[in-house]
Amino acid sequence: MSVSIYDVAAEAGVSIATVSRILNKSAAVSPKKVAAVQAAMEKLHFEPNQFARGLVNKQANMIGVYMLDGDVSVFDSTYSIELLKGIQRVLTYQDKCMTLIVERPGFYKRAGGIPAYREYVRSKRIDGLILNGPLRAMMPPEVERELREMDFPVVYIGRQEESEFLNVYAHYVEYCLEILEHLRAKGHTNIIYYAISMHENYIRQVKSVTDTWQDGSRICFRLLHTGEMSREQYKKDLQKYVCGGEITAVCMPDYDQAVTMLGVCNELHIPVPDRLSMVAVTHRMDEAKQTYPPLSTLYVPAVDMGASAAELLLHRLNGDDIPETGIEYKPRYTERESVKEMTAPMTP
Amino acid sequence: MSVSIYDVAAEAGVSIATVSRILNKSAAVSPKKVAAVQAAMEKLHFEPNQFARGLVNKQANMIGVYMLDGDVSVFDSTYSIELLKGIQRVLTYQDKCMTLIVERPGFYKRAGGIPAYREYVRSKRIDGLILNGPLRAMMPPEVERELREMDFPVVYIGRQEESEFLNVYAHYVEYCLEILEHLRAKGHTNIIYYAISMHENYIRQVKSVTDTWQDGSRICFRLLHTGEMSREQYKKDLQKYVCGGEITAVCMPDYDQAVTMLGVCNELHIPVPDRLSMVAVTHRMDEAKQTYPPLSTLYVPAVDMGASAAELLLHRLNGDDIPETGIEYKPRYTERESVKEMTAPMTP
DNA sequence: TTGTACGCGTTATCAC
DNA sequence: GTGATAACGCGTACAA
Repeated sequence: MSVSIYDVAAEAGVSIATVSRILNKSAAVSPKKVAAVQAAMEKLHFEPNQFARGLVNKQANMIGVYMLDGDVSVFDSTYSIELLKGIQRVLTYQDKCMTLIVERPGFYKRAGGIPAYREYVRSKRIDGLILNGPLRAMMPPEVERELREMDFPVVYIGRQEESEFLNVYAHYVEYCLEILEHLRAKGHTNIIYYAISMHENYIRQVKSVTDTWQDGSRICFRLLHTGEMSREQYKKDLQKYVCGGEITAVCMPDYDQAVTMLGVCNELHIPVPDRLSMVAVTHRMDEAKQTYPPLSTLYVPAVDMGASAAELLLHRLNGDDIPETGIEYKPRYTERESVKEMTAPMTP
Repeated sequence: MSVSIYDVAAEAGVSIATVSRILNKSAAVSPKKVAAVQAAMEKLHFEPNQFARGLVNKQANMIGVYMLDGDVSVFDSTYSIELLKGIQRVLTYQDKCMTLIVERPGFYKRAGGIPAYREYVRSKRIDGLILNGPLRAMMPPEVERELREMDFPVVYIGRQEESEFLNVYAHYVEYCLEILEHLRAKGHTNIIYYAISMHENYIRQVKSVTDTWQDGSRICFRLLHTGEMSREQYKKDLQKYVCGGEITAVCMPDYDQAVTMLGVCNELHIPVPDRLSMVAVTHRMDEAKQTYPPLSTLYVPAVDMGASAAELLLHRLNGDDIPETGIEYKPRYTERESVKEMTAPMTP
């Protein structure tokens, strides 16, 4: 049924040690035997059994990627998807493969706070782990201790707060402020800033900074709870605040939401950018060029972050020197036509 | 270092056989020993080694999902992403996990046409396989023969043509025609139909049907090659055909492209649907409600297709009876505001 | 250069 | 109900 190293050895008329040596190039073997063994391997469709190999080598050639299915599915967020794309790209070029470990919502209640990846780690199914999400929620202290004791390779994607794993991150708070300052520089002082509810904590930090601004700016932060029909919310907000004459600019948390907002503007005959300027966060390079008008964006290079995370992990696995334990990515602001310079103060 | 069944047995003062029995509930064990062993397992953080287990059981609890990175990345296509979402959802609820096997473009030249999943199959890394993409390109005859000889569980997502794997599919050709017939019923006879280049073969089949229509319909099929700036193409097409007065309706291959097209319409002051009706294929439930105007869509339930594929595979693995070897999904057409009934023939 | 024999951590089949 | 012990397929020290 299943073909083993014994079958190959028998077919080629050598011992299993010789076959193994050829397989792993672990020692010199006479050319004739090499040829014979390779022929036998071809003929029998031999491929070393990964279980037997793993049992000896203690490595799975597999890395785990752990994410949370929260109010949004992992596959509903362009950020997560771009991360996965980057990770996948790097791993495909090495001969590692990746298993996606997705935690269902509310796991901390169900499983006593034990994240699903722990089983993978303990049972040696993965050699390393990439985490994305709220670190403290994803890793209770006891699990963290266990990982440290084993010296298990972990890369965390996100801002590292208490722990000291390898990590890759972009300063969310900083780039929120960057957007707002760009708008301020263009004379926009009344702004609505939409954010997804997951970022509530960050938004609080942003607000604590903008509250200190003394130029009369009024930034209205609005949290988007998924599942709600955001279009309806936008419509109400625009009717109230923009048609009311105060707001001159709006920030959207991603490309899809920006598109929706553009649609609402269109519906309400609010010209962009003449009556309302718009900026969006985006995770896919250049997608913002597809809209009309093309969107000014803050591009967060999630693909690159994912790729970096995977590279960092692979270096760690190879035992390479790792000069930097954390890599910061700076989002890039690109000015396009959706933002207008305010020359004179708006009068309703 | 690593804790094995021997350690647990020693700690609990029993033999490894007893530990194994408790682990797998494979025989009755006295309650006292059960308690002692469970305590020992807790204390030592024991988790059975998957390699040793797999070596004996010959199963990996892992299923492979194979896709092609063509001109578009797997993660750039909402169709693929929704498939993955569905597969993931099902597998997460069982205790199977999934590894994503992505083939880089041009593999058939590089590797002599041997798809990457073959190694996973031969080395017993996966118990089953889900395939999505052009079947003949993804599976040369020799590989197919090998899979059949092993009786390896495979589910193919897509229209099955020559082979007889389990499969899940939606008739692409049929639903193209469905869209066109909906438009025809509303009096649209001059239509541009955009499709992604991957679907070229299907489009040919669609065309061979529409060519037989005797009502003077003129359907212009345009292939979208990714990497091109589709927005520019749309702009030219609209200026030429719509402003020229012939075309009254347009079909878009997905939500993103529809959004782009809506932007172009907006830019060129072509009102939708008054001057141009629009229909889009979509893979995410309800996303088309977010645009303005809300899009009439043909919803292809890719999540459900992915979920079905995973379920089919799990049934196959469990040895359940499988009544139907193929499951057809029917896309659902939803009329929204982006299509207008043509009352009188357009006069330029 | 080559082959033998043992260990890796399980499960399963025996005797007891 | 329980405990030895033989597979499972591979890598490798050691002997030849």
